[in-house]
Amino acid sequence: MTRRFARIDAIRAEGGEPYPYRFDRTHTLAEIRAEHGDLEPGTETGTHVAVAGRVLLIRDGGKLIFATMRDRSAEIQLFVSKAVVGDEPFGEFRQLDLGDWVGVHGIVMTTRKGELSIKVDRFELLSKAVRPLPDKWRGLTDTDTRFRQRYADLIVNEQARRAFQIRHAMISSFRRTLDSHDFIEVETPVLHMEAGGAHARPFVTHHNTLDMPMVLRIALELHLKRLIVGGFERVYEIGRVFRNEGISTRHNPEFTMMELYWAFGDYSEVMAITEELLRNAAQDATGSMVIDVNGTSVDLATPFRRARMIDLIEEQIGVAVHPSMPLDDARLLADEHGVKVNTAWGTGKIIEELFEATAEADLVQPTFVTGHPVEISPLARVDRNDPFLTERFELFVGGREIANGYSELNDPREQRARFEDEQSARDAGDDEAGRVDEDYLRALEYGMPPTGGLGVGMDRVAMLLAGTNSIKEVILFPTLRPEVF
RNA sequence: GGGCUGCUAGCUCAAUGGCAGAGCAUCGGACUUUUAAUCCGCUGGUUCUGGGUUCGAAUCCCAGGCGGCCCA
Repeated sequence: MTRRFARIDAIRAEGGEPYPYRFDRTHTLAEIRAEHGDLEPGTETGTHVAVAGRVLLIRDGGKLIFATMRDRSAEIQLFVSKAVVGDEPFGEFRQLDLGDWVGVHGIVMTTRKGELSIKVDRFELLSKAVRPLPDKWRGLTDTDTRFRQRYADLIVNEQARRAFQIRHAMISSFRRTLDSHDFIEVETPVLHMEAGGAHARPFVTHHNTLDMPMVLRIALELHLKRLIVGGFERVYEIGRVFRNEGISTRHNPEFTMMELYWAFGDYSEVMAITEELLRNAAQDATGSMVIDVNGTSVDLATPFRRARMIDLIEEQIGVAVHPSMPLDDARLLADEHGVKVNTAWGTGKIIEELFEATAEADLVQPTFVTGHPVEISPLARVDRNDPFLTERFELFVGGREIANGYSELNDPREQRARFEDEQSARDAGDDEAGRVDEDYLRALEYGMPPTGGLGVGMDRVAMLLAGTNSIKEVILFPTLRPEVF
């Protein structure tokens, strides 16, 4: 770096500017490729262009230099001839370092070998890179460095750039699909008085002027359903939620949820739109509805399987389970299958744990798991055919939970009773359990129409479409321990 | 939280307990059609940190830091 700083001083001493204010380009590199991609080898066009990008490779041939430049759209080769640019500028080009940003003027041409190039007649340094790039061939593989220095990762790793393009295309696709169904997008508070809508520990913060504790939201649900009460009918939000839990390949403390609420429908409409959202997203982000999940081909165009949680467990363990069964029987089954039971758990919670232990990992092909026990679903409506179950589903793909939805509970008195059960669990020591949200109950008392709701873990979908097993690969700046400098 | 595992030059990686090395990058030189250009030459180290064992530690032991994988 010392040498490069010295180079900056030298440029300034000669009256140059290593960090100029702007550069006006005429084309992106992709535009040049689109317009001239089919030139015969050895062609020189009369097309004069101005392009800008980062220099990634330099092949110095004495009086002729080839350099590879990249902008956000594509890469192109620069053809820099001493005879064309002149002796002094040629010498300056030679002083460029890998990583420098340059703007060049020249004509579009192809070399004898047919490589599309810009024959440079003028160039200017746009920004001097003083820190060397990682290895030009092997790149940057150390995961710690890749996530801490995402900028360097994005410079050298095509796969990293691709993952975030897929993520962008997926989110954009979700918005298009929802727009086509006349949903409106809203933004609700991130700072909450109470953490509700999910079973999780919140981040706690403090508002100075009001001198009171606040929490970061753990879900979007309760505010969006207030809007259904308000008459919005179809509403969604794509937003960051925060859960004060462990960090793993599948969990980041802050992650992105999409939640939608659809009045006059129930969980069947919501399952249908879940399939549609995923199909469109796969098509828009990857160009195909067939995705690869750890070597297994998954065709999202095939209607997703639907199966009740209790039936999936029975398939695995050969014994029928139901939330109405005696608690001791449920505990015995849990013990047989290596599930450690907390004494505060009821049968419903044990069934969920049994499901996770025995059935979840096998759900590689898209599967809507339905009929969650009431105990673990405080905001979902009871199944119209079984009072112990709810009209709820979770979508699993590749053994991972992707989405969660249900027919929304809209009876204010039943909701109050469910909240009170949560509060009891909380008082009994479950610090992930919710509390009674009086304002939400007041909203329900004004009347919420029959409604279906959905929550999608957007990072999980991005992982699926990008073909990665770590959530850090689809979050630009994942949460890490502080670096020691 | 537990088990396993990794941390060596800017990057990617070597090195039976016995002189800390290679490739790329950097630096100097040659080259007007290269494609990770090629060729010649030179630099570059708190081996994550702190202890310990040893005549001698990148290597073995202990503690800590930061990752990864698996499990909870």
